[in-house]
Amino acid sequence: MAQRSSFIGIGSLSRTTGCNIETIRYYEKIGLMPAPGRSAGGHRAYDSDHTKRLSFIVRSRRLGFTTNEIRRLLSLADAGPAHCAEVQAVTESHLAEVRDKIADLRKLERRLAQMVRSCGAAQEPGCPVIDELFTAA
Amino acid sequence: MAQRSSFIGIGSLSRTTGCNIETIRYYEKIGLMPAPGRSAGGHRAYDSDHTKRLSFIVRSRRLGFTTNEIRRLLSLADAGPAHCAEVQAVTESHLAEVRDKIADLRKLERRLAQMVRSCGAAQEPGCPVIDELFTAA
DNA sequence: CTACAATCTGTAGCCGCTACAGGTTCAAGA
DNA sequence: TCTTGAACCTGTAGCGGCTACAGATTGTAG
Repeated sequence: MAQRSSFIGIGSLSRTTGCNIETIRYYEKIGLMPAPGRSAGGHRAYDSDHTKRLSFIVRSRRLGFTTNEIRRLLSLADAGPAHCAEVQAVTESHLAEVRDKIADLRKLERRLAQMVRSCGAAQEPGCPVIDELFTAA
Repeated sequence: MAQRSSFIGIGSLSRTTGCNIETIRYYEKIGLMPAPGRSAGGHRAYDSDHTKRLSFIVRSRRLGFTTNEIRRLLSLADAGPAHCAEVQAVTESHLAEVRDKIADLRKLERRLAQMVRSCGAAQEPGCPVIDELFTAA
């Protein structure tokens, strides 16, 4: 016979996935997680599919996918293995965004490092950082 | 004598600083910009000090400073040139944050690039990206 | 049966804006 | 002087991705 009860509460799910409770409920509210069954008293009762899905979501978030991208990935996953190319496309476009962000941040890094250096080299009246922010482009 | 009217409206200020109107009002609300004088009918009237200050804010935002950091920078600037060391500290700490963010994103980049590559090399049943998201850490 | 942990719903807040709606004022041309 | 239309006003709500309550109810071990 099937195990007596393979259902777990939200606290358990939170512990096994590393996703906190409020966030789990939030994912349900925005439709990323399916609404689970309920106990007699109304507590959420999750099964192993929920655990699997939430782990997927958590890992995807750690990779920086937005909830919409995850929605798309999940629907492709649900649709079967025939959609690998589309999954690849989503992943590549996310990778491109990450690379853009890195490029932007590197520009900032260079400019900030330059400003800090100008501070060290300052001897004259004003603060070179403040001056630059007030006047430069 | 002083110029007849060196005051400008919010639209003008928006154009000269590249900061949009709603954002200017928002900066006023959160106390980043001082409340300007008003025309008889209640329209905001800015002078060159406002322009200077808003330009400072805009440039700082482009460098990724948070509004709180900018608040700090502005108060140091207002306090005179004696606080250069503190300005440098704020800038360095922001630079450190930027570098952390870059490091995080580079990790993501590597992992995503690896996933995309695994896609190209796949021949077997499942989608390697989906599989990894479902099972790996 | 009691006590206390776990969970429930709902709402508000974070950041940095942006986007309205529905009103008033300003400035240039006729 | 009057009229139009652009500019401006206040106030509120929304974005994403959560987090943090308050105040009530349920589940469970001793």
